[in-house]
Amino acid sequence: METRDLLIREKLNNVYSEIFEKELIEEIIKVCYFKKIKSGELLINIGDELTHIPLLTEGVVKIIRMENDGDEIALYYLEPGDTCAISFANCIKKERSIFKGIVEKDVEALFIPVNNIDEWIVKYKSWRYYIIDSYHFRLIEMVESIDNLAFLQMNDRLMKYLNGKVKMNNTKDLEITHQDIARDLNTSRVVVSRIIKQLHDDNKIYSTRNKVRVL
DNA sequence: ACATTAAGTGATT
DNA sequence: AATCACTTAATGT
Repeated sequence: METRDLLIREKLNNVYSEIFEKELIEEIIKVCYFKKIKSGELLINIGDELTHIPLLTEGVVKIIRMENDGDEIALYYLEPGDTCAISFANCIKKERSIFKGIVEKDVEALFIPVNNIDEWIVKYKSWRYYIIDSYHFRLIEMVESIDNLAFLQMNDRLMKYLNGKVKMNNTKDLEITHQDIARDLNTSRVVVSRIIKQLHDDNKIYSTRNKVRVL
């Protein structure tokens, strides 16, 4: 059990030592469980009941909103230091998730049981602020998404999407298909292909099968 | 060599 | 910007 504590303590200190007070960190170590999740796996699906909340220490999760008939759109991404803020309300009110979360880059996370989430909001200032900040940040990202959706043309949306990927992956070489992009932006593959070709010709990107390099 | 999957294209709405 | 109906190119087995 010692090694478990050490591992979790290290993971926490890497990302959360500045955010949480000491006593809270100790409590987290006591109640959380640590889990790795591989890229491509589902972290949470629409309709799932939430029993735990993940604090990411590694990797990226893509949060998607989905319509029944398969229509979907990528809303935002969770990175180390982030948590799925929206799930707090669900958690506390024992409702089901309205989003889908897919692991984009291998994830390591500490899972906190629902009960503690509630309790700590009263008990720890740092936790309270963390939750509020999370909400705030997600709201901003959501508004950004809406802005993009409402005001930008497809080619600008696509370019923003690619730039976002570059930032997250720390590389300008992306491994992605036109179909994948189309799915995230909720458009058709043909439209993406045409825009990609145009961006390629304008020397904004360099693209080959399964690959896009942002220039 | 053949099948599968990704990407390109013209015409139409 | 979306959809259809192809064609062409890249790839896996």
